This record gives sequence, C-alpha cells and structure tokens, in this order.
Amino acid sequence: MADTAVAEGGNGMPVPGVLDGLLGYRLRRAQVAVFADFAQTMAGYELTPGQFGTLALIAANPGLSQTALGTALGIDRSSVVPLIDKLERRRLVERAPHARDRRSHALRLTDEGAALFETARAAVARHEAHIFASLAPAERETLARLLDRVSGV
Amino acid sequence: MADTAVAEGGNGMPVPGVLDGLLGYRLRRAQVAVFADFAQTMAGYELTPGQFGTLALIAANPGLSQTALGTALGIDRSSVVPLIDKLERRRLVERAPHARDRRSHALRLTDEGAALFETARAAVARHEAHIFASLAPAERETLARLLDRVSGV
DNA sequence: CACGGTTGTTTGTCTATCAAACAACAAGGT
DNA sequence: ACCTTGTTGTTTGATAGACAAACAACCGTG
Repeated sequence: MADTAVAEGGNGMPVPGVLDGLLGYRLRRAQVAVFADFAQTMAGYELTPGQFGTLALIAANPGLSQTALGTALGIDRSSVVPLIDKLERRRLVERAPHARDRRSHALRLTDEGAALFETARAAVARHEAHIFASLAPAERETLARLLDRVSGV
Repeated sequence: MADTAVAEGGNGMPVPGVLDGLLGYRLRRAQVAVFADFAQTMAGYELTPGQFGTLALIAANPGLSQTALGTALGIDRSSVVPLIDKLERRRLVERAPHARDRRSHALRLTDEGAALFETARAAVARHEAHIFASLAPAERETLARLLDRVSGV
C-alpha cells in the first residue's frame, strides 16, 4: 500500500501542492535557478552577484554617491559601506573626493576594476546565452516584456 | 554642460547600464516586486513567505519528514528545526511520531494550522490577481510556460 | 550665522543560512 | 547476535546580509 499518491513517509518526492498553481511561485523558482547559475559564473571571478551589480552601476554612472548607489541597489546606505570597503580593498573601486560636496564620495572604477568588470560582463553574456538557450529570440523578447509589465516599468 | 547623459554627482536617477540588457536582471526585478507584495500580504497573517510555503508543503504532503521538507524548500535540514519550532509553538504544526521510524517526525497541520493556511491561501489568491492584474489570462499562461522552461521543468 | 537636512560611518541587532558534530535509530551483511 | 554504514533530528558555531539609530562633518537656505 505504498501508493496513496504521495507523501506518507519521507520517500517519494513531495508534491508542491497549492504552490504550483501560483504564478509568483513559478516566477520565484525560475529566478532561483537563474540566480544560482549566475552566482556560480561570478564565483569564477571572485565576485558575488551584488558586487557585479555594484561594478555595473558604477561603470554606467561614474562619480555617483554611496547613497545613490544604495538607492539604486535597493539597500540601506549603511549597507553600502562594507560593500564598497571590500571592493576598495581589492583596488577595483575608489572613493574619489567629490568636486563640490566634501561629504560625499565619488565612486569610480579603477583601471583594474574596469578590466575585471569587462571580462565578467562577457562571462555574464555567455551565462545568459546558456541559461536561456531553450528560448527562441522572440520568446525571450516576449518574456522580457511580460516581466517588465509585472515590475510596473 | 550638465547633459552628459547621466551621473556626475548624485542627483539624477542612475541609469542601470549593462544590467537592463540582461534578461536575468529583469527576471529578478519582477520577482522582487512580486515577493515584496506577497510578503506584505502574508504579514497580515503573521506569516513569512517561507512559513506559508512550509504550511502549503505540509498541507499537500501530510506526514512528510523534516529532511524531505528541507529538500523541497531547498534549505539545509538543520535550518528546518527553528522553522518548525516557531510554527509548533503557535500550534499550527505538530511533530507527530512516525509509524515505522522512530527517528523521523511526521509533520502535520493542526486544525488551527489548516484553518490559518486556508484563509492565507485565499489572501494569496487575491494577491496574485492584484499583482498580475495587468496581464490578460492568455499572457499569464504564456509567462508561466516560459518561466517553467527557464526553470528546466 | 543659525538651523534643518544630507552624507558616510559606526554600532548593535536581527534573520537566515550553512557546516560540523552528536546521539538515537534503521538497515543490511556476515 | 553483532557490526558497520547511513540517516534523522538536533545543537552549536560561524557567516553573510540587511536594517535602525546615533554621530560628526558638511551643505544649503533663510
């Protein structure tokens, strides 16, 4: 009588239940899968996903402040401090003095940081191609548009 | 010359840069938006998203073990202990003795736990309808299918 | 210049996670 | 029966990431 469909001991893989009917759950599952692969790709460059995002944001907005960075990343500005500390210790980012505001720091990539970001960016491109390989170009476009509408963009 | 496109101080909203070209980034952004709304909905029932997922999993698989639950949730089995502790303290879940294995616990919802899960489940349904309101039924179906293919399901 | 608001920072706290070790128990082989 | 190996739940310690509150230095406005 080991056939009551599912669960009774701890053997047969559990059934997701109500969860699989939720679009939000499937969204999360996909995001977790992509994120795990992304994190592994970044690990090859000694970068966390958050650190890569930080480099990308600074690269696109040289001279931005720590507060602006925190806002863009969706984290508190007090959390930005140890984040930049680590990158600065590795000579990837520098806290340059701001021209007309002696309180804030103008964040910039060092040459070394820009170089690492460039190679990491190329690796991310390969990662994207790999993880979304099962989707045709038109499907990726459809997915992107639907996701943006969910985000309220 | 305050027109070099963007960023130079800390004012004008930073541009996402390389990130917005990444499908994985847009996936993450959508997931964060949905998750935040979901968490807020659950807060009304004194439940975290993880606790709701736990209740859903136990409801669909009564009698499953803590190890099986942890595997299904994607967390270590040592992390399951404090999770169940809290729910058991609130009389929502019980650690029943397993029939033929005195090591493992058979997790079950109490009547109170089943009742709370049912009302929370209804709230989640309303949450889903609200957060995906901008998508037509056919679009939701398309999104779900694309997400599942990304997950490798 | 005085005042309120902002910036980076420090400190403390909280939550969530894993890893390693452990006793109790299960299962199989001999 | 015994021994070995693996599993289950648990405890403990460590780590990472985040927030909140407070602080000195500084900006901008009145």
